This record gives sequence, C-alpha cells and structure tokens, in this order.
Amino acid sequence: MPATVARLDTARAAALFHALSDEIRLEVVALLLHGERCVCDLMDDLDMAQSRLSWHLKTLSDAGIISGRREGRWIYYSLNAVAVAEARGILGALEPTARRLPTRSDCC
Amino acid sequence: MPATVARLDTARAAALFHALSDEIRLEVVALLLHGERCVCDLMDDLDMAQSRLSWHLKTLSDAGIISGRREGRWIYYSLNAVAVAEARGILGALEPTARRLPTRSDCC
DNA sequence: ATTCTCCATCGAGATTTCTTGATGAATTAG
DNA sequence: CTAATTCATCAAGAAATCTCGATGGAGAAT
Repeated sequence: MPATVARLDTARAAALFHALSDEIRLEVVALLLHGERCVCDLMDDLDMAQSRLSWHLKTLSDAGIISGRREGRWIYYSLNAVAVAEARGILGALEPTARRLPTRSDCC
Repeated sequence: MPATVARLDTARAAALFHALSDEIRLEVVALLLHGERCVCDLMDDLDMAQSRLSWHLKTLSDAGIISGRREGRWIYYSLNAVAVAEARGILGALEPTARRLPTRSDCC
C-alpha cells in the first residue's frame, strides 16, 4: 500500500507533479491540448533534438499524462484527460480548509 | 516577459509543480491543511532532521506555496491558498479541449 | 551578559535529472 | 532485397536537486 496523508497518495501526486514540473514538458502538453501530434511534428514546433524530446515524452508517458499510438511509421501522442483531472483533483484536496489559530501549547 | 504557451506561463507553472513534486513537501502541505504550524511541530510529525525540513520549507516558500510568520522564537508556516488555487487554475487550462483527428498531411 | 531554544544557511558529498551523440528497432519505399 | 524515415534507447557527461553535519543569528530565559 502506498504512503498516504489525509487521503493523499503522495507518491502518485509527486510523480504527476514532477512530470509537469518542466517547461519543455508543459509546452508539449500545451501542444497536445487540441489533439494528438506525431513526434516529428512536436520536434518542429519545439525546435529540439529528437532524443531530447523523446526523453521528455517518455517522462510524461511514464506518469500517465500522455500516451502514444503508432500509425505506420509515426507515433501520435495525445493528452490523457484522466491524468490531468487526477492532478487537478489532488490540488482540490490540498486547498486549505479550516483556520486554526496557533497557541503556544501547539508547539514544542 | 515570461515565455507563454496558449496563455500558460510555463516558467511559473513549472516552479509551482516542482515545489509540489516531492513526497516530503506534499506531506508538509497536508500537515498545513488545517492551519499553521511551527517548524519544530512539523519536525516532530515528519521525524526529520531540522536542516532537511528547513530546506523543503524554503523550496515551498520560494514557490509561494507556504509562508512563514515569526512569533517569538517560533516561525509558523501556513498554506498559501492563492498559490494552490493558481496551480489548480493552470491544470484547468491544461484539460484537453477539442479532438482533432490526425492526418498524414499533419506530419512530416 | 550568558545561555538556551528555534530556525536558517552554509559547504561538501550523494543522488537524481537532464542533455548530447550514437546506435538500434520498426516500418515504409524503391 | 537494400535504403530511408521515424522514433526509442543507450552510455557518458553535465547540471540540478537533495541530504547531512556544522555554524550562526534572532529571540527568550536566567
């Protein structure tokens, strides 16, 4: 069983946020917002070496944020709406709820 | 001006998600959900060396996710609701919107 | 003033992540 | 078949992140 804090799977949450914690990967996600794209297409848009892009695609894919579909020679990547919603749900659970004024007895 | 993609400030987004991409920091956030806590309190809960915790608190603080308030010898950290909402808003903008079927002419 | 507590910060090392260039696998074209 | 294209993966180095132990600063207690 994964470590959880207040109904939060911290390992899963950290993995999701780590995948999104890079400017290049965020640009990839933004490029996939309106539909799937093949790698060479993304390579053009991002003006980036192929192996570098491929590494970031794998990082996003490992976190479940995107997935690839082969069609002939090309591989089309698309955004995984479920994972994005999952990340959003986690942040929803992290919104501060109540106020508790500190007292010295709370502390050491 | 920061680099933006489709109304997305990727640098800011990456900074926010990076701060949330660590299990320890997520546990800190969860501990702050119900109100502010002093460092020694968090140290007890997380059973962690002081300098290590302090480093993660600084990481969260640099991203604007938490902020500290000094009261006597203690420093009380609290969750910054605005930043959490900001991260949630970013994910809202990253939900896939339309479908665009790929065609070979789309590609290289 | 001296001492103690709470916490930030520093330096050094360990670990992880990222980049680069090269190689290889899968598919298609000729 | 061979050759070309698309993409993943590998190895090695660079860079960023994280941990640990020690030091220092601010405030409180004596």
